[in-house]
Amino acid sequence: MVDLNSSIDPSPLREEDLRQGIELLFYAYRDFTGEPDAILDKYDLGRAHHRVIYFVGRNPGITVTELLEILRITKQSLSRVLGHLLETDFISQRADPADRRRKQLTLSDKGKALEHELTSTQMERFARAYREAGAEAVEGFRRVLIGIVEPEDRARVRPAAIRAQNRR
Amino acid sequence: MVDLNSSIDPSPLREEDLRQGIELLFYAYRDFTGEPDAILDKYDLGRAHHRVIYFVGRNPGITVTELLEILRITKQSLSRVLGHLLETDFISQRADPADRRRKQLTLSDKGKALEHELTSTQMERFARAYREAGAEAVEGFRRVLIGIVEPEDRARVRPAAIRAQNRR
DNA sequence: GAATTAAGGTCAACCATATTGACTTAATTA
DNA sequence: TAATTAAGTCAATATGGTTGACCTTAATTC
Repeated sequence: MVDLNSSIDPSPLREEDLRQGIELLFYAYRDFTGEPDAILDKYDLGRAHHRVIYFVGRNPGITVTELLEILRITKQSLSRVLGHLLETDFISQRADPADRRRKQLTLSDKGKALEHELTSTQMERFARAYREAGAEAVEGFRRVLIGIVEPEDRARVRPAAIRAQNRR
Repeated sequence: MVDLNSSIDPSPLREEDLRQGIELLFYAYRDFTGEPDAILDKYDLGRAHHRVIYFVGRNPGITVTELLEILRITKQSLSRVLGHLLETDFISQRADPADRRRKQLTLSDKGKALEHELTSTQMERFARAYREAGAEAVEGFRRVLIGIVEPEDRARVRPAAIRAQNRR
């Protein structure tokens, strides 16, 4: 248990600062999902589709099980969303030659185009924020948010070079 | 439009770094809501109730309209959640004496206790992350996330002292 | 080779949280 | 007094999640 109200602590983690973090995360997430949501409407897709498209695009050949671990939802819930993306040819699947039970998911060209349309709004938002805050602030942002993520998932969010080492 | 692929730019905002930001926000938000969700289950409440309890606790006397602006949901959607919290005495309301159309919302003692139970798990998560990352990193975290939030809502997330000035 | 395990899929029922749209009431403001 | 504002309500609908039961196919283990 952390002492949240000490007025003696020389370098106190004040409750106010902690609540500010909570609120920043709430507002940032709210606004960061707003623009993609509007685009998704045009395609009759929802935020859940965006998440699938994003992580398949980011991890070409990812399997259903791996996707479920990232999204932390049930297979049945993923099934409707992924099924629709397969039917509408945003995503393609093929059996893993090394283990034919596994299906490797990839974005089609159509899927890549949508992924780019969706993600570029979010990347532009981050680009502005990074530019205005400066490189040092970006490093701090990373350090704090990595600390918020559960330790066992921290490796997922490392830069691509490091991620490749940890892969399978 | 930001140039995301320049290999000439001397200080490039690489796509990889921007995607890392996107993913950090996704994973951090996912994990940051996990613990409260488990507690809420015990009370037969959901994440929507948590948000209402949090922001009423944080802004005692807040009105329905102000709450809607923060949450960015519709009145009808708030109604069920808030109605239930009023029925079960987590939240109390009283008419604003200066404008009796407005209803000022506050947490009951029961509501305060639940707010604390829920929020303390999130504050502990932030306290650990802040402590491990260091004060400078925390400042960077703040600067970047404030830049992600829509400009018109940035004032909402300033420390209490500044917030009080901007109030009404 | 048979049994077990793993990956994926499916059906069904259900629930939480959100939406749009139309309408009402009460109180304040012009 | 008329218009506006704050809040509430009814109804229909959509989305994205859940639990639980069950099936097929392929790989692994005994």
